[in-house]
Amino acid sequence: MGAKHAMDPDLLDEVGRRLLAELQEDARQPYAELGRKVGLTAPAVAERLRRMEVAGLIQGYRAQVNRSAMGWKLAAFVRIRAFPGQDSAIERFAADTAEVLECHEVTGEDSYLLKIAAANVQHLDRVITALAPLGATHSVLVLSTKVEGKILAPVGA
Amino acid sequence: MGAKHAMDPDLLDEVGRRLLAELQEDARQPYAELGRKVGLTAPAVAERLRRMEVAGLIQGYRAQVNRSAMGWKLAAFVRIRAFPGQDSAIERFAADTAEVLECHEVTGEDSYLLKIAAANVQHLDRVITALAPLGATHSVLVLSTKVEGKILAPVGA
DNA sequence: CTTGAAAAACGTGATGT
DNA sequence: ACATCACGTTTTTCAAG
Repeated sequence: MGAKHAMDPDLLDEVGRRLLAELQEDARQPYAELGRKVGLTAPAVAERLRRMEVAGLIQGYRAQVNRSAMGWKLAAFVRIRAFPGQDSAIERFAADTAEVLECHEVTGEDSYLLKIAAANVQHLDRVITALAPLGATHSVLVLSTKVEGKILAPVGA
Repeated sequence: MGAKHAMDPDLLDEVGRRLLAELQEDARQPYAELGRKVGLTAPAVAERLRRMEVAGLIQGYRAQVNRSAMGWKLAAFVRIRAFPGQDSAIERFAADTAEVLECHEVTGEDSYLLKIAAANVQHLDRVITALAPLGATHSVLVLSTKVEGKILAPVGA
């Protein structure tokens, strides 16, 4: 429980932080180019990344896909106040439903906050309707996204 | 305006969809292995990916970094009802502040919904306090994240 | 548009500092 | 913990189907 991974602080020195920033911008750069940017050779970069992966600092390398181009034209946030005993049903729904992009348990009057994608308004309505039996929902549609996928810097950098 | 990219529908056939799914799970797989999974040779895979990139379907390849391991122990959602004339100030704040991970313009009484990361409660309080002059805020803390980074399937797949 | 083969570039392991 | 070198693999390019 708690601290799962050995937290080697040396991994987050100046070199480590610049590597993480570079990898968030482009995860497919050759090790040699990463090394050129941070002042290491390619094998040294590879070993640092390997250590960052086992430490759980790097969780994976993912392609970023354009939601709109794939047909998910709408995004929405739904907060839901679970009806008694429906919490686990909501979590299962979130895990099993392709339209649910994120599900967070939150403080306050609502139990969960869900980020949802849909092809159109009818589609979105279907998802929200499916949620209705599980709790009281409040939905807002995303009109435009101003910031998303920002590069994560180490705290206090 | 609107449709920026030539939307070649052939890119989202069965093979294209499986490639996108694979790349979302691991963006650093060799082309040959991707090809083995979808039934293409390595150069054919490379060519399809190149087309998907210029079509804007693939926006980039990003390392997924563990926020908690980097010191961002807390996450929160803040919805804010902008004071008159403060909308652009909020958007600038969101763009320039490292703690703001996402910023969406939304429907309803609130103007924006922000996803925020912080090292601790004091840190979070500083960010929310900085937002206070720009609008009326409602904040909820994330207690646990049940779903995040789900693989995006094509609509109706 | 896809395939197959060649050349160039890359990743990985061993060795030494 | 990093640099250097060597080897196997991968990416890339190009000619051809």
